[in-house]
Amino acid sequence: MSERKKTEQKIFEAATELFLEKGVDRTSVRDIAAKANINLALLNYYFRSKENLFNTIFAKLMQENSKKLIEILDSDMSLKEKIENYVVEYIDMLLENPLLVSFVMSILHRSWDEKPKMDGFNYLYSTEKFTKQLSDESRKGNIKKINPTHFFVDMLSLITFPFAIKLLIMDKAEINEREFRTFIRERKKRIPRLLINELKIKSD
Amino acid sequence: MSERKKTEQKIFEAATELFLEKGVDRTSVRDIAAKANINLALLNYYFRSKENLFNTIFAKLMQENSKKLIEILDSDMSLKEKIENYVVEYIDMLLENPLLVSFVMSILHRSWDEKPKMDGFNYLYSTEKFTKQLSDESRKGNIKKINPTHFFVDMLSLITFPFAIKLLIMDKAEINEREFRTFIRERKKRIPRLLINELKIKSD
DNA sequence: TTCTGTTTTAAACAATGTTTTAAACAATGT
DNA sequence: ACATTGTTTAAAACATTGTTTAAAACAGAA
Repeated sequence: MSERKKTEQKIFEAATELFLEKGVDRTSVRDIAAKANINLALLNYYFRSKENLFNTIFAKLMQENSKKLIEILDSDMSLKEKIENYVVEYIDMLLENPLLVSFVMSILHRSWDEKPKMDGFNYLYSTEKFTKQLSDESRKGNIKKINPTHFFVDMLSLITFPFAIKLLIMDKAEINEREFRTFIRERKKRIPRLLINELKIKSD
Repeated sequence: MSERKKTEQKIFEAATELFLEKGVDRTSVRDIAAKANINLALLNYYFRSKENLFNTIFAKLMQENSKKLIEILDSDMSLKEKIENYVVEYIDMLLENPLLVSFVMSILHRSWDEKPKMDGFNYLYSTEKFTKQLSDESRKGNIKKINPTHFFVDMLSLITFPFAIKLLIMDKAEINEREFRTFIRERKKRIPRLLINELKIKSD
């Protein structure tokens, strides 16, 4: 069963772990081969190059992890419900994959120009439907006049950034891994409250 | 005058630019030498190694850019004033040095273990005085009971994260460099309002 | 000038990273 | 059994990296 895992998969998994942990640039193909327990040349046999392997992994990671998030944004919930669900779902996803934020941001900084690769980022942002919903509610006067871009950037910042500075937080607040996870979980309630507060206050 | 800039400085400046732009790992010592228009060996003559050059640059960058911020946090202003000033000052600083966020975060992800180097990060976080002020005002009942860590993380997230995803924002919101800067400037008022709102609401 | 220490250069070095080649192997269908 | 397929191995070729060396050019002081 799991004894004889297909080599392609072994490479894929080993590379994913290493890329997330050490970053793409600090991971060598020899590292990957060693971790996957395969011959170096197999990497080129299955994936043409390190770069190509990385592209495959990146696309997969983005798609897998953002599926639920997109669904929420495109669902028929109310604005309030959407925000609450989105925050919780996003945080849960990152709690399972805490290195994702640093990884994505390093890629973002690294290779924006390469357009094809960047499709993966689509998953990370708002959807048309959600943006429209924001504008609509705003126009109807249910909530204060709001700039959807600002709002979504706020939300994204509050959710994801703490993962990027995890080590800094742990160091300064003098908390350990377990306490950090608690700290993050507290944000599931905090962030929606903050955001919805901002929406409620009419007039500017 | 500026014609014959000392080589040490030329190396320093070229390296700083490249490190910020391409990241430390993707910058080779030969790149630096080329950009600085100096011979390769001079790099090792003046700075002992690439690693050492990087440490020097990192320390300098942190110190320079966080001076004003620390001063604000440690001043005698009211909480509200501090928040307003801090946000504006931080954003102005990052507008002048937009690559700093990605840079710092990559370092944070890259080499946390190396304690000595990490002193630079002290500048990036809250100070004791500010944290105490938050707790005090909170205890006096002037503001709602607040968790200083959450509050500071919120503030940091809202200020800095947009710079890290600048390219994503520009792409999705279909704005150019100039409009991005405007977008960021709008946040100078938005972020303090959001934060102070959160403080005002008594009870939990 | 000659001497001294500093600055600059070009080349070499060692280590590591990536890709390619060609041969060995295993499983399968004919 | 043979030939064909896809897979794996070992070795080497190739490229790039950070670092070091050895010697020349230079500047200022004696």
